[in-house]
Amino acid sequence: MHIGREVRGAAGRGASRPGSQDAPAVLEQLGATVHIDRDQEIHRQDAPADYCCRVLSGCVRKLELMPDGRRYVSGFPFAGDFFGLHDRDVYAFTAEAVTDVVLRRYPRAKVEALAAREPALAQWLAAMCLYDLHEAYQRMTLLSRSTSLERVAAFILEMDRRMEPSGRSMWHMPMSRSDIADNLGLTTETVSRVLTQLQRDGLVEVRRNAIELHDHPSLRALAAGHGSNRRDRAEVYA
Amino acid sequence: MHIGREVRGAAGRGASRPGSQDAPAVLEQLGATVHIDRDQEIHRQDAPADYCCRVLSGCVRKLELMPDGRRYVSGFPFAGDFFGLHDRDVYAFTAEAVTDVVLRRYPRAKVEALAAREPALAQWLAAMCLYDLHEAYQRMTLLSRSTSLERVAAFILEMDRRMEPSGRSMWHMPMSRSDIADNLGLTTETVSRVLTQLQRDGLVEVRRNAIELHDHPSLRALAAGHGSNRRDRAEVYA
DNA sequence: CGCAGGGTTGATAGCCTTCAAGGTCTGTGG
DNA sequence: CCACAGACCTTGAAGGCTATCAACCCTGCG
Repeated sequence: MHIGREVRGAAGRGASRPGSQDAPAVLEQLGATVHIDRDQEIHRQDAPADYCCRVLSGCVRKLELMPDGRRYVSGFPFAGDFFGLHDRDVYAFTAEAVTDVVLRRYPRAKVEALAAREPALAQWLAAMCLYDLHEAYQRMTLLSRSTSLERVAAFILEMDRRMEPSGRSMWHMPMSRSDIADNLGLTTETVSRVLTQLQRDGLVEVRRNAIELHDHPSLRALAAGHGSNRRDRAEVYA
Repeated sequence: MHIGREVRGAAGRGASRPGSQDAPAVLEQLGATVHIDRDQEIHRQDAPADYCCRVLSGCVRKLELMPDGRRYVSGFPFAGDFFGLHDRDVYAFTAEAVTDVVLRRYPRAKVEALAAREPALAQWLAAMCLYDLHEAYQRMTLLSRSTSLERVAAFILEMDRRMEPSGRSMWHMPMSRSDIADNLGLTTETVSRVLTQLQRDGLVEVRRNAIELHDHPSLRALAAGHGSNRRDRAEVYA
């Protein structure tokens, strides 16, 4: 299934430009447009998985909770991104609006029924799924074997890729430090320290809710796992 | 897509009994049976992704390498498990035989072409993909937020579920400590220490390449994230 | 102006890694 | 059959990266 690339837009792996990846027309027939206010829940983990969704504008966070409150944020769907496909009858994760969000909501049962008759839709859904799977594998490697510096660098680059459509070098970062931390398996304090460090080293310029990249090559080297010997890492805590 | 459960066998989420989840007949037409010796490579990360595979017997490890040698093992396909579906033209991971392996190999291009014409096959593939995705999300939560004790307990329970078909309480664990460590984002030493600890506490009995579960409830509590306050964890290193 | 929530910075602690050594099992060859 | 080599596993000691605890700052808003 190499359809992922074409479906997700021309820029390759991370692209998710609004409009560049419309759902198939047959799917659109089933959709309803919904507005969600900032910080409101879209659906809850373990509730009946009645809908899947596509983001039209805004930013969503997908999160899983452990019984004692530990949190993991498995992703931030932006405009154009699809989420809510499951192999069970309940949602595997909670979805919440990070910003005010407009999304297109599709009844799952109808989508499945339609996909059984429409190969084009089935392929589109498979492409979405394979794309998510690929991202998941990358994230697992990052979570299991990367340092805080590498994680934050990878996060910044991923966001930068997805923000490209805006064309702005400094872009708005809607999620909080704690959302970022829960996405990277770190704490807010560590994320904050690493961002400060990256700024001190001239790789980025950080504002409360915005960031500008000044040194893509160094960031890429960090994210790829080069250039992160112990000396580098120690400096974060100097 | 709630087809995952039915396809993967009656025992629910982790079941992967040989024979209980045969591929659709249309897919089987494309298959060729291949034997791989222990520790041999099946396919390499970044090589052209020409085949996808289903394991008939034995155990495979899927692994990703970072440039400096850090390793992540993203899973252990057993008999009945399918792997090698990708959204790109190159393999995202290397696959190696943990034991002697017999597998059924399907040319990817032909599988894709066939899936476009055969909704049943497309659905089966989608179910595989969604199942993997669900496992991936669970693993990400584990990798980002669990202690070593919780990780090892979760690993043991997962293996136990997948070994159930054998009906034996003590079962063979084909992969090395280092494979386990690389799957859980730990080191071999930590895995070893935790296994010793679990044995001291009477939850399991550990042998070099086998394990027996003595206290499922406690293991489940650990894996779920209960009962792992700091005092418990500290004992591992006492 | 004051308050509340999020962000930053500092000090300390701890879980796991790293480095190191010893133990055990398996397979192979005499 | 037994001995040996090598890999794998276990155990110990010390160190480091990140978490935790705590205080302060900043910003937006009523």
